[in-house]
Parts: sequence; structure tokens; C-alpha cells
Amino acid sequence: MDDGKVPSAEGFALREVLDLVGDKWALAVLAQLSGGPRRFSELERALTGVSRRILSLTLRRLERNSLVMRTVYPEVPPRVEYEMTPHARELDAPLCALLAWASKHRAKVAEGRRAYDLANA
Amino acid sequence: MDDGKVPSAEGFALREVLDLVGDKWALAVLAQLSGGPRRFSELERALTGVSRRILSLTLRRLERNSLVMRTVYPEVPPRVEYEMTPHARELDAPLCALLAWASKHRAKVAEGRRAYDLANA
DNA sequence: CTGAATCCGCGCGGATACTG
DNA sequence: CAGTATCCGCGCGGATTCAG
Repeated sequence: MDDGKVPSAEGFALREVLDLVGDKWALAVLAQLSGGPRRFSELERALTGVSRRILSLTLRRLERNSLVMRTVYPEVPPRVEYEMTPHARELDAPLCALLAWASKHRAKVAEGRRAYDLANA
Repeated sequence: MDDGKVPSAEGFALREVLDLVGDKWALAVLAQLSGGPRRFSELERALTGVSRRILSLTLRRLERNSLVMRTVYPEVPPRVEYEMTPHARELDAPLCALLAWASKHRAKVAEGRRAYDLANA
């Protein structure tokens, strides 16, 4: 069904995936949630650099795309937990494949970039 | 070496990959190039909707990140060919994994989105 | 044919302040 | 604790025009 190459039309299908997890903090959030359910403030602490608002928006969008489940516990003080959906869990493998690629080529890419920038000084 | 989950810190590493191919048209371009070298105008025709400028910028950025090789043939009229680098070829597999996920969950995600939007009308 | 230059609008992300 | 509301700057992408 597939020859191992990425057919032309599928380039667009791949973009759909990026539109799901392409937010600046989406992958970092999912990485956190892959370790189990997390509270809002836990995520906020773990992801140094993210603002409350952006974290909120990111979670909302992930929830909208069925990648994250939001559970509110009616207590005082309020408690809200986020966890990955089964759909999102199946993303782990593909993502790890990308991760492997990254760790293998990160250095080369960085060096190539330096060379490129140097050539076009 | 890895437990199948995505460790927290690696969320940021994954973002680096997205920064490489996260351009709106980058994946579509790579998909085209995975079928072999292509000329600028060929890409322009294949990717309906992209402007010359954006295509040019996209290619330049891919080239900077060592994902695309640019070859100029000193002829009249000028001819320029783009092709994937070995690094980029190794991205095919991870990308196909993502593609598989997409085709498997596309419908569910879309439906979930409708439900979400409906609930928050 | 293959770009580069300019202009412009929109969306995303960050900072800050307020609320149930 | 877990958000929402408002403002704002910047970068990306699109349209158009000019050039080697």
C-alpha cells in the first residue's frame, strides 16, 4: 500500500498532524502527561517558561483535538487533572521515532546551519 | 534505553524537529522530493496554493537545515534542482509512522472536535 | 525559469492584571 | 488552585512587483 516513500498528497495529511501538536508547548505538555495524569500547577512548574494563559490555551486545544482528557474534581480548593487519551498514547511510538532521528542528527544539522550561515555572511 | 514513554525533557527536543519541518509547506515539499529531485517550477505546480516567495523561503530554510540540497546548472534558461539529503531520507520512516497514526485517528479526532465545539457553542 | 524586494494582515505567544 | 480578560509585539505567510 505504501512503498516506504512519502507520497505527494500525504504531505498535506502530515500537516494535519502538525496542526494538532504543532503548538509551541503542546509536545512538552504531552511529554509530561505521558508520565501519568498531571494537575495544572504541576504542568506549570514542570514547563519552565510557559505562562498560565498559554498553558491553558494549549491544554484546551489538546482537549479539543481529543488528545487530552480534562477532569474537574469539585472540591475546595479546586483540583483539575489532565491526562492523555488513548489516541494520544498511540502517538508515543511515532514521536519516539522522531526523537531517535533528532538525537542522531542534531549535531550534523547544527553544524550544517553554522556552515550555511557562514557562507552567507 | 527507553521505556516507550516520552520523557519530560524530550518534549523540548521534539520541538527542535518541528522547528526544522514545521513550516507550512515544508512537509509537502519533502513529500515531493521523496520521489526524487525536482525543479523549482515542478514543485510550484505540484504544491497548489503556495506562492513563489514562500516556496523559495521554505526551500532555503530546508537547505539551511541540511534537509535539502540545491544544485544550480549554469545554463540558459537557468535550471535548479532540489533533492533530499541523506539526513532527510532517514526522516521518511518516522514521518510514515506519523502518517499511519493520522490515517487511523483522523476521523475520530474530527468527530471529537465537532462534539467539543458543539458543547461549547 | 528562478528567484529577490516590498508591503501588509493575521495569529500566536508573552506580560500583566483580575476572578470563582 | 485554576483559570479568564486585555493588550501588544513579532513573525509568518500571502499578494504583488521587479530582476538576473
